[in-house]
Amino acid sequence: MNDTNAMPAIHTVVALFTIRERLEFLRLDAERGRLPVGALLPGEGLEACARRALWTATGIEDVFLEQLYTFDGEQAGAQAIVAYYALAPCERLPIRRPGVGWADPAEVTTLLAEEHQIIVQRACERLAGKLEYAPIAYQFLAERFTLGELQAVYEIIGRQALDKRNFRRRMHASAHLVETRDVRRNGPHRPARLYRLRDTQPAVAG
Amino acid sequence: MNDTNAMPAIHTVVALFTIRERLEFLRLDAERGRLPVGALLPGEGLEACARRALWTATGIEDVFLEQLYTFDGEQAGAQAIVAYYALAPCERLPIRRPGVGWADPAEVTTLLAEEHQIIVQRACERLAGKLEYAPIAYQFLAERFTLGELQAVYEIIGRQALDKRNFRRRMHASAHLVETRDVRRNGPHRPARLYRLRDTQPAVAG
DNA sequence: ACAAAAGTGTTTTCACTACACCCATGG
DNA sequence: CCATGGGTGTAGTGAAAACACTTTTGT
Repeated sequence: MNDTNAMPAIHTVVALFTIRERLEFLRLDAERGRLPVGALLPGEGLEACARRALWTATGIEDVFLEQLYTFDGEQAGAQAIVAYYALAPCERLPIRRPGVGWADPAEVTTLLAEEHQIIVQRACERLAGKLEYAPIAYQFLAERFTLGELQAVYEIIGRQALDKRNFRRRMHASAHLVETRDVRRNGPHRPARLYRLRDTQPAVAG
Repeated sequence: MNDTNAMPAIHTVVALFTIRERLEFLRLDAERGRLPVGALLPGEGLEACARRALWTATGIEDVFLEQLYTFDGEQAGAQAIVAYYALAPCERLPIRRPGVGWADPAEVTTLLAEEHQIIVQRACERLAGKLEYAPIAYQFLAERFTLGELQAVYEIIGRQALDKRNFRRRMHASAHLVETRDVRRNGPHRPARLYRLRDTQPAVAG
């Protein structure tokens, strides 16, 4: 795995995000802190490589995954680094491995190797931008969710508080929501109606 | 340049667009029709490789260039294909080479090898999308231009006619325009005021 | 009873649309 | 003088913003 013949490989890197109170990304403790990386195998697709990288590091499967950007690979000893971002609700992420944990994107400069900082930053920007026109917020929620939960996702990714009534009007108008018959009782307050995402294809890569 | 050791290389592909009456892309006659392709050299950056590919095929330099998407490279005999799109005003493109010409994006299916069709299509979509929030239209114009020319670019990329007065209001409000003192006399009608792009960085990759 | 989140309408504001005429020039 | 594209303002409409109270529950 070194100087056989110039730089041999393409790497994929994955920034996995979830929301637990705040937006967090998955970080490996190694060195200064790193994102999961995979080396492309012969015959392997890029996205498959990214999923494998994530699975190898964490055991996580079946997350929403989208290409972010492709970087020069010099400093990492590769020809190119294809970066992805992944989204998943925190309940689906049973991370109980040493050296794997969550971190705050605002602290990438102290928590992450330099080459990987830009990936987390750009992913956050992309997320905030896409929030407006693509149904990515639902990727952070379970199959059924309340409007309060959905609003929290929008507020956290968009980094600003939203008006509850305007938000609900907007969501109902968006035609992504399907109301279910059930409610969730969750504490000392009125139960919340549960919704699910209308089952058209949730997003298109690109 | 063949089977020494599995698939050795990363390729870059460039779809160069310009506007001459219509939106057109640069096409090489070879085979069914191809886009300029470059193989990444050791130590070379991806964007540099894309620029070199374009330069080698056409002699064109110094165009606006932005990454589009990275594809699996199997069918092209590469590990990955990093696609770029480039924009330039047609005056700056002195193409007088055999086997190099312009083509209509609407006819990619007949004019272009299958692997390259998707690149032109996605680039067109990205262009139409970015038009709304990024100052890419100016990349098709000379340094100084008229509002009529600018509107034509918007109409061609956005594929719809626009109201002249609303368009001008919108552009003036956008703060990208700087009015110059000069006008252009161009035919049997009133001369048109010339504008230039306000000199902040024109766009950010991503 | 009270604390805590769920749920609900109306008014205002602002950006976008539609729309028609005069201006300056070259031939 | 006429054909051609350059240039201008106003009224209407629809989407988003601002804003406060009642409902239902667990403790």
